[in-house]
Formats: sequence, structure tokens, C-alpha cells
Amino acid sequence: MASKSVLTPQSEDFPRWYQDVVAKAEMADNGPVRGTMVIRPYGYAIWERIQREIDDRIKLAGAQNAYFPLFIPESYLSREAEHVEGFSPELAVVTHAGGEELAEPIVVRPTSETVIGEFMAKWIQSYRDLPLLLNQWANVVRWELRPRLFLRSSEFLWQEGHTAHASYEDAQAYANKIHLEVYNDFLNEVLAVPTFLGIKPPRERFAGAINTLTCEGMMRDGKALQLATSHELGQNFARAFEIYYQSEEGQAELCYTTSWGSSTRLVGGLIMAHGDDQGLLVPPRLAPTQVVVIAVRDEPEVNEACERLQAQLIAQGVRSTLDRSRGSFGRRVTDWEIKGVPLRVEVGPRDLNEGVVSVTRRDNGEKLTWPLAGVAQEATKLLATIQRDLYARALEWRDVNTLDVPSVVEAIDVAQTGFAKLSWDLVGASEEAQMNNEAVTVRCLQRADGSIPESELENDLLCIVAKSY
RNA sequence: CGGGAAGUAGCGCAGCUUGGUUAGCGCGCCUGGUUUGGGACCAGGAGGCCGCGGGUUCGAAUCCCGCCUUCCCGACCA
Repeated sequence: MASKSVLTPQSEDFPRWYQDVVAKAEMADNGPVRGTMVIRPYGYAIWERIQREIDDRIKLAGAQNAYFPLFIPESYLSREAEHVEGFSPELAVVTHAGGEELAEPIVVRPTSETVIGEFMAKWIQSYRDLPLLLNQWANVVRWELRPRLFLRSSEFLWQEGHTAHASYEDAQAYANKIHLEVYNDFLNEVLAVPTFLGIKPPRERFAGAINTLTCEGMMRDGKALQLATSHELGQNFARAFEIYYQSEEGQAELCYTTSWGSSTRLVGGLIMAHGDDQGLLVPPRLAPTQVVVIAVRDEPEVNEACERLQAQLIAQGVRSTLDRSRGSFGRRVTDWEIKGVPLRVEVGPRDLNEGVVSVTRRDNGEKLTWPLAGVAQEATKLLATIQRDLYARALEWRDVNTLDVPSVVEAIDVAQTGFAKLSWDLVGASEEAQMNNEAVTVRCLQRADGSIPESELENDLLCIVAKSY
């Protein structure tokens, strides 16, 4: 029964474990160019589920999808000083095309504030055109010095929202809405990852933003992962791209813009937030396959029973895969465990004689026996339970590994294995440098009650510091 | 981009120090058979520009130089 583990244990070498999971669960491969990534069907199926859930929420928040070009004139980037300064080190620039050197180099988009700003300026005439709420699903390129599959690749897939508003308050409220109703809701309810919500300290802000909201998650090794961010851009980009509108009073007014994004990094977050030594562990609400039905024997009665069962599951709205492959039973089981499918239903002659199926939970290994007739209903119920349990387990892990500390020195110590929470007043420029020397960074700022401050200048703020991906 | 390690079959590795016949092993893969309720077994088989380029040499997986890629630790970042 105790089979030799097919993955490097987390406790032995976490980064190695991560790579093993990515490879053995058939999620992704490295591309031929450094830092590029081939997303394999199973990894892409998970990404499609993420897309679907986030896209639904974005649309509920009122934004519409559009598509802007991959190529951006280099001159656009330079129009916003901080923006170009922040992004120029990681730009890929096209200098030749059509067999000739280009008059103006073309940048491969690292993000689309600039092109979209240009078109917002064109499309917005009156206050009646506001707010303008856009989103696009696209690939972007940021030349990375230290790539890692899903977490940091030179090309990655993401969603970037861009909005324009008539007032500062409107823009701020919308960035906040996306932060809570799109990202945090998705992360908590679907990805089953508890988050710390807060604002970034000035040095961690998006290049060109006046404020950045972040969702920070804790991975199984105690490191932090920034899962999604929403930026208030103030009037910085509106000024650079002349995004004006005519007010009710007939005055020309500058817009306030926001942008917000989440990427294929979420797949990396999924792996590291829930995975164990047996492999990936996908929360039921996210899982492309929620239930795998395994035909224990390749016999007509078994196959027919499996097909009927799967039809019932699908009719019940359960995403289900039927595994009728040959080969040893143990091997098939292990393969599905590595892929993290939440529930495994085994159907064999012995079960059929008794009119039951054998069920195993991926998250805790618990084995159950269900009457064949009630599988679809039971599965639906149990999937909901697993979803809750995964969140609870992640929340407990996070809370146990998040400690209040009274000093920067202790914060650095705690951040070796988890998160440290301390007074933001204790962190001046030299203290932040001291932490950064130890690879510890300020992940976010919060109020004492955990709520989100409007600015880093509020009194009595706390900061959460950690090592991060 | 700096410091370290490494690239030999799909994956994991040995061989390299001390250059010398047909470059090995485990897993996986293919064929046939026996199996099948937790990574099965037997027999047979396929699969290698030994990362790429150059050099030394009668002869290079092995020695030298350059480059590329991967991993770890930093700086940069979703």
C-alpha cells in the first residue's frame, strides 16, 4: 500500500517539489526560449476555469471585454515618466520587421495602460461616456531574469482591466470593487485561498500608480504570493494621454483611471497553496475534473455502469471524467492523485454486486462507500464540503504561520518560515533596506482591524512582511 | 544581471579524474502473453549529432575556449 513517492517531498526541497508537480501533473513545460512556457492541456484546462470564473465576475462588475494590439509604439511608454522607468528594464523591443530596420522601435506590450489610454482619449467625449470599463484577456511580455513556470515567465497570459472615471472617488471605489468582488471573491470562494488584503507601500507600487491594492496569499512553504492587484492611477495616465471629458457644466476635465490584473501566476498559486506530497490538490469549484470515475476492470457490466454513472454526474452538473484505461490500478489512481482531482469514484465487479461504489477524497484520503443510485447527489454535497475544508485548512495554515512581532529583527526571523505582522511605524527606509537584505519585503499595509487603508500615511497601520515569490 | 551547480534516450542517472572497440543502467515507451480493488510480471524490441559551435589530438561524452539552456541563492518583477 505504501508506495514509493513519485514526487520530491515538500519538506525535502519545496522548489523541486513544485517542478515535479508541474511536470508530473502535465501542467506545463519550458519553452525553447529562456523564460517561455508551454501550457499543457491539463494546465490550460485549469487556466480556462480560472478565466471563466474571473471573467464572469468582471462582467458582473460592469466591464466589457475588448482587445488591443500586442505591438505598442515605443514612444507611448515614454509618455508617463514613472511607467517607462519601471518597465524599461523588462521590455522586449522589435527593431526590425519586413526585412528592414524600423523607423520607430515597437515594444511588445508589458501591460496596456498606454495603448488603451490613447484610445480612451479618442472614445471619451462627455461625462455621459463615463465610466468607461474595459477588460482584455491577452498575453504580455516582461523579460524576466529569473523565470519559473507559471510564477514568473517572460511571456504570460493574463487579464488586464482598464477603466476611466469622472472623479477620484469613483475611480477609487471601482478599484476597490474589483479588488473585493472580483479578485478576493474568486480567491476565497473558488481558489479556496485566504488572503491578506491591503495596499502596497510606495516602493512596491505599480509604475505610474498612486495606489496599489493587493491580495496576498500564503503558500505551503510560508512564502507570500501576490495573487492579484488593482491600481488607482489617479490622473497620471489621463494627463499623459489627454483623456479629457466635458462635464455637465461644459468644462473640459481630466479623467481618473484604474487598472487591475491577474495572471497565469494564479495557477502557480493554486499548486503551492494546496498541494501536498501526493501532488496537486484542486478545489472542487475550480477543478476541470471534479470527479474521476475509474472502471476497475475492463468488463462490459463495469463499463456500462461507469457510463451510466458518469451521465448522471454530468446531468447533476458535476464535471466528471471517465477513466477506462488499462494498466495497473495503482498506477491509474496515482496519476489522478497527482492531478489533484477532488473525488475518485471506483467501480468494480465487487461494488456492482453490492450495488455500491468506492469513493476516495483526495484532500484527506478518506474512503467511503455510497449506494450506486445516490452518487451524483452525494458527490455534489461532498464536493461542497471539500471546498470548505480546503479553505479552512489553508486559513489555519496561514494563521498559525502569521505572527505579531514587536521589532524588525524579529520580523526578519519570523519571515524565514511565515508572515510577520508589525507596526508600520517601525519600518523606515533603513529598516526596509535591512529587511530587503534578507529577502524580506513588505507585502501589504493594513489597518489594525485588517481593513484596507486609503493611504500609507494613515496612523497606526500594520504591515505584513514575508519572503515572496 | 552577479555568485554557485548542472546539461548523456521521454524522465532520473552512471561513465569523464587517467581520451582508445558496438556509450550503459533504472523507470517509461512498443509487441506478445499472464495480470488488474494502491505505482504488476515474463519474454522480445525501438529509441542517443553525449546541449550547440569551435579547438587540441591519429582518435573526444571524456581535455581547452565560447555560447545556449535548466536549477539554487541574490538584485528586478504579475
